[in-house]
Amino acid sequence: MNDYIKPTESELEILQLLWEYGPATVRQINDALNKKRYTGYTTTLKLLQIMAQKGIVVVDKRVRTHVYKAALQQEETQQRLVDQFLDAAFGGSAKKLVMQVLGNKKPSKNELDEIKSLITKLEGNKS
Amino acid sequence: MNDYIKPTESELEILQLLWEYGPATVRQINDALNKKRYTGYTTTLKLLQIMAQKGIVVVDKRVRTHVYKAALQQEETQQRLVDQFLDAAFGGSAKKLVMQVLGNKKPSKNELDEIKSLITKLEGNKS
DNA sequence: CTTTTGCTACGAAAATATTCGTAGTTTATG
DNA sequence: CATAAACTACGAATATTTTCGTAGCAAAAG
Repeated sequence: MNDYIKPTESELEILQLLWEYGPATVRQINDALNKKRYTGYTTTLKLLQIMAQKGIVVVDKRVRTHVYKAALQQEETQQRLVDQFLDAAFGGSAKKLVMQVLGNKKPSKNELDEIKSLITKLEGNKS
Repeated sequence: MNDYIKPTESELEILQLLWEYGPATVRQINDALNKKRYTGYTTTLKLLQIMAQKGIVVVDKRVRTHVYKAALQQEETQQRLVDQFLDAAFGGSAKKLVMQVLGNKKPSKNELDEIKSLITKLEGNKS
């Protein structure tokens, strides 16, 4: 029923910036992108225009220097992406993914504790 | 230095089948793919040929009906994919990814326990 | 032996995603 | 006012990925 929008990699890169820093102009986004690797200004502009058309971002045109902001919810979008990724790379096994990430990314003790207490809470609804 | 091979989505789909079921012929792979959605036989064949060229699979041509097998290690490949995905979708935060997955995929109690004990073990090396 | 079936090779079309140049405006600068 | 700087719009070139048709063999069936 719901036909989901799947951002491409480049689109996701921009989306993350918007989630993290809030609404921004093309210039700001392009500058941020350029910290990683060069991207032409008009390339970024075009991408944003396409994203606006797809409904991934909304654009405020009241001022000449347009301001773009994310139109997709961060959590919800990440959830969908994880689901897809889980299928694509781990055959759907959440456990494998989690253990792989924990084993290799070595989160801090605090983070591990947070995760552990989430698990305990989840188990509460099961025993 | 190491220039990694990044399988495309379709390639990954095939790779997973090979990891799960071991070496297989084009016919077998194509049949498996078709359980999800239709894919032409020659499409699958071509994909495998490309994958072989990229070094993602190796092909045994000694018999007329060629047999393909994964050339990439599952764990190692998944590790790289997770790293990339983490950056692309979660700004690199392993904790967020893990909590998101646990919260929404609801692993079984057994799985949760396994994860918890992994965490405990990891914390052992930190306190 | 002849026909049918199944398989590989491979070019190329189609679909998708990314990049960029150019034109036309508006705004700032001197 | 004239020129330069900063933007947007947008077509179109590139690059990448996916799909498929056709040709040519080999082997199985009749």
